[in-house]
Amino acid sequence: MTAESRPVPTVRSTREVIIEAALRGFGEKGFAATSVREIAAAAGTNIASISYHFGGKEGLRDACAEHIVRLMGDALAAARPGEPLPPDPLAAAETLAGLVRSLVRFLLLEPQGPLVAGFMLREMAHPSSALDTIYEGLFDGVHRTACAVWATATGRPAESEAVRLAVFAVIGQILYFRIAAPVVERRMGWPGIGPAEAEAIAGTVLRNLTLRLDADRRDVP
Amino acid sequence: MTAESRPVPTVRSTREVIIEAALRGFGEKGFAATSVREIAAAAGTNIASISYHFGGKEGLRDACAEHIVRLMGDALAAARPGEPLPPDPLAAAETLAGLVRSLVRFLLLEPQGPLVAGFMLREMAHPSSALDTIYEGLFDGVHRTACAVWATATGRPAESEAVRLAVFAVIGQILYFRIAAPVVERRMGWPGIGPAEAEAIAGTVLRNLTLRLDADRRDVP
DNA sequence: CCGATTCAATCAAACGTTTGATTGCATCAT
DNA sequence: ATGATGCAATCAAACGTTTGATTGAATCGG
Repeated sequence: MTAESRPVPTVRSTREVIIEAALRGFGEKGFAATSVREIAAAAGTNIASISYHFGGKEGLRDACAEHIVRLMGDALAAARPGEPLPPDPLAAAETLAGLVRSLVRFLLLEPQGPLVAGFMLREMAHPSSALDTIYEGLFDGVHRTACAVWATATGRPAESEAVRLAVFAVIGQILYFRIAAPVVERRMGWPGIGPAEAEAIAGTVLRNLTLRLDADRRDVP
Repeated sequence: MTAESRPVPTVRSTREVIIEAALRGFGEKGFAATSVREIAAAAGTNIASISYHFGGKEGLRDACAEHIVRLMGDALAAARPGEPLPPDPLAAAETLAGLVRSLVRFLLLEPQGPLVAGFMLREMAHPSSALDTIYEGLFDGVHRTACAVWATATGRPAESEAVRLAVFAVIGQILYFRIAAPVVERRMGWPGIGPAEAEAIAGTVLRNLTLRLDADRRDVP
């Protein structure tokens, strides 16, 4: 037996395992509907571990928020524009399209996508301190960047009301397709959301985006 | 296993008061986070009334779903096209715009809007029998009608994948603006969502809709 | 050995539901 | 008319269960 070195990635700390189990519970069923006993059992540890590591159930929720910021930040990192921002409208439009594609891929195809979306939407509907973490650590930055790129793509002021709302509308479409997946699948006759279905959804969102960018660029500001 | 019968329509029945109190709780904080004691207290009645009238907490959730179907059905009734459907692309586009305006008004301006949106989104994220009620009693019909009108507006087949997804995308934008209101308000610097803010949101959604309809009509099918 | 973790056991509080009694009306037979 | 009967509705109280949190001992790794 060749002695392989300790598979570090496989050895996850109890902390990590608990966070992942918690995100699964919170994302699928919600914070109140998921008990610490469930989480501890799913993580293969004792319920006291949660108080020990996170100070309580609420602390665990905050840790989940930080975990989400890390997860989604990584998922979007490749698609986020570096400095300087894309110089011309065409490059800017393509950058935005890349962001949309990354977001669709993460939310609709990654196994953690629905959990992250569920957690975030529930936080938005009933904010706690975890929402601040997500907003300040992720959402605000992504939205501001997208607005700046949108400005290059259309020639409109990045922080204008119309641009900020237009970016929200794009994000909203994607998040909605994930959250409302049960209804979408039912109406579409889909057995679930796989690569083909995600492609179709991305197609609709991207078409809406492209049409809006072109029109905003053409019309008089 | 009891209480499928209707206990007589009085002027201000306890039943009604309980349903409204429950929708407030479920819509704001979620099903699990809202106790029957809270609901009973808010409705000014005894906790046993809930088991008596609805057979339990889950029965009350189903009753809330029926209530929502009624509420939203009424809100959309005026904007839904009669028979025959609008004959030409322009009239059809205007019908869709009217539906969007009605939905925005209801979800963003009516006091029950956020509650209904919260309830529906939570059901979509974690379906129960209440989702079936909403889907079959409201969503399916509205979506099919919108697809048919979209077909007239663009000349594309009503039940094609692209049309169905496009209609979902429009609905998604509106629902998202309501659900994510705390985040939207924060980023927009809004103190809340009143008529002026709703108008701005409707403007963005309607612009996306109009651009998509025009393009779909012009492009080769 | 010792600090860092994990554990079984336990706690008070809150949970949804059930119970038995009571009320206010109708609908009776007389 | 009247007292008796049935029924829908509401109530306070208690049910057994589950909740999040805490304790002190056991275990582990360096």
